Amino acid sequence: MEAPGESRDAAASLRAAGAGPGSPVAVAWAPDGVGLAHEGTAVWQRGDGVAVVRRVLHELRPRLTWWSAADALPLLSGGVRVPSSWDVAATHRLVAGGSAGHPGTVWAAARGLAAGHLPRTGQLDLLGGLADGQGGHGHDDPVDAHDPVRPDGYLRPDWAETGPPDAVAAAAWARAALEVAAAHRAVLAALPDPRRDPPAPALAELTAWSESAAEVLAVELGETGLPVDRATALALVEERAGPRPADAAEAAATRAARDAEVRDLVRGAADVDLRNPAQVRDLLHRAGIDVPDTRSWRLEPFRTAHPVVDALLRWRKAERVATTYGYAWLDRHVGADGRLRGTWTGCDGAAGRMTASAGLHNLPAELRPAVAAEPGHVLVRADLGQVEPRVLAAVSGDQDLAAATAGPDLYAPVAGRLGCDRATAKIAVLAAMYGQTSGTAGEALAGLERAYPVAMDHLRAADASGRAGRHVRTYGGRLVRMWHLENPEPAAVSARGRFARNAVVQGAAAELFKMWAVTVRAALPPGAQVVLCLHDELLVHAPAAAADEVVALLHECLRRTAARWAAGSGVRLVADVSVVTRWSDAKG
DNA sequence: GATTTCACGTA
DNA sequence: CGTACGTGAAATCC
Repeated sequence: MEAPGESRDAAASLRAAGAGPGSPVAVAWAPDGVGLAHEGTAVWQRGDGVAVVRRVLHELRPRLTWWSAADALPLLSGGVRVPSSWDVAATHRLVAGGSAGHPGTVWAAARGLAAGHLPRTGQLDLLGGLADGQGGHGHDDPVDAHDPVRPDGYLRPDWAETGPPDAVAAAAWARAALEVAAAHRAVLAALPDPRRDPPAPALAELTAWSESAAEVLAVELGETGLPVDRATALALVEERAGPRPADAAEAAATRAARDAEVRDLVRGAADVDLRNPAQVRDLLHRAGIDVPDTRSWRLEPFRTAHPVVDALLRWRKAERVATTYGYAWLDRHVGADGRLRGTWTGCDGAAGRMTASAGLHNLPAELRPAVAAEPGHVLVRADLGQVEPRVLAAVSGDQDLAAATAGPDLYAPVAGRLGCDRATAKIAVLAAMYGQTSGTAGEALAGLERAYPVAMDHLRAADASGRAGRHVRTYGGRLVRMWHLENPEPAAVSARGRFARNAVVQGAAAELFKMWAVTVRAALPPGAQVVLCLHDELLVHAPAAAADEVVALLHECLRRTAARWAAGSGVRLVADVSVVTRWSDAKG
């Protein structure tokens, strides 16, 4: 491997090395410049790294590779249109499962090195030497100050922690990312394509591209934020939690008044701490209500038994807003520009859904009127209709279930086939996908087995795999790991079965959704941005004049995504799209 | 001070 | 009709 070379024109150097349209070029940033790599060639250039990459993109039209989508941030901030990219961390999560993404972990996994021996920062001197020239403590292997790999094969932890120290190191760092990407491609290429009629590229590779783009979208969502009408938000909070307290004493008084509405309904309950479940249970007991715990679904049937139950449940709702979604929450997460910002991940540790902090994914419906388009703009809200049963039809290859996706409502034809009503059919399908433990879907469930044996076998196979502790792979190739059970009690074994059964459906649905979302993102007109991803729902903030265009785009992007993702399955995927001013205006 | 339990919001 | 996630408060464990 050649040492990285300095370049005055990185684009020309990369072109000389064979880079061109669509070819992989890795990027790594350093404080003093940028490193770039194509195949075995690594170059570095000092100065404005963003300008260098902008020029490389313009002249070569390559596909970028990076250790993680955090490397997209300088480009996004610099207003550079980020093209399709390959995210080494995201692809690691796809091929290996889990939520890891640190370069050291990813490198070790790709090289087959034991994760238990991963070096940490500060240990480098024990294993061969330091970059600053302090000795090797008797070891024979000299450590190249610009080699990202240590003599023992692991990646140097100091660079992984803080990034390469300079542009020379960044070039080698970029080349190392390319090496991992090549290893991942080989793993993905060996996975079978589950589609009946697979067009190129193979589904697992397509998924890797999509997941990579989803990571960029996650970074972008964290920057963009969700538009919030602060006045409405404050009004909604005030209705539920009272006026904003001026000081701690006032806050305590408001709280005490709220507590009193519940305590006053039961004799001798003046000192009960309503935030303490054990004390609440005692209070209910004094009111003649005996419950094993105080969860709201358990208390619901007792709403009419004693007024304290209704008061308590209403208190809980108000308390939720006051503590979790109150003034402190608005102060912490809504910026001066009226954008609610949280931290996004492109995939969680389990089946691969996106996650978001700052309450973005669990905002109570009653606060949704506060999510509003800015002046001159609209919110285009779109969600995938009945996505999980449609996904089940696609991933299992069940032609009869696929036939049921032809219309807008999948459950009607299923009910016809089963000879039951629609509501029963819906419960049966959901019970099959999620592995019911209670309730009475019995007869309809047996009907499903007869009518759609291919889909039901697919679910049963996943369930059996989970019970046995064998990992499963989703349709797009994501490894979903099963955990070891010290003492495999039946309850734990069947919980693992339900987890696996759910993961193959939920995980595939997440892959489909992300592919749709990133296709939409790449096609949006100027001024329009994706502002929220919610598992099967997309929210786009767009100039009012572009509303119709965005609506058409959401449908068209789903058509294009389905043509690749569900090629040959005969499954129809549908989106419900509406143009609104406030999120709450859309039907849910 | 860190971890666990309970509770509850979203899909 | 089950899974997943993030959150806050109180209890629990050092």
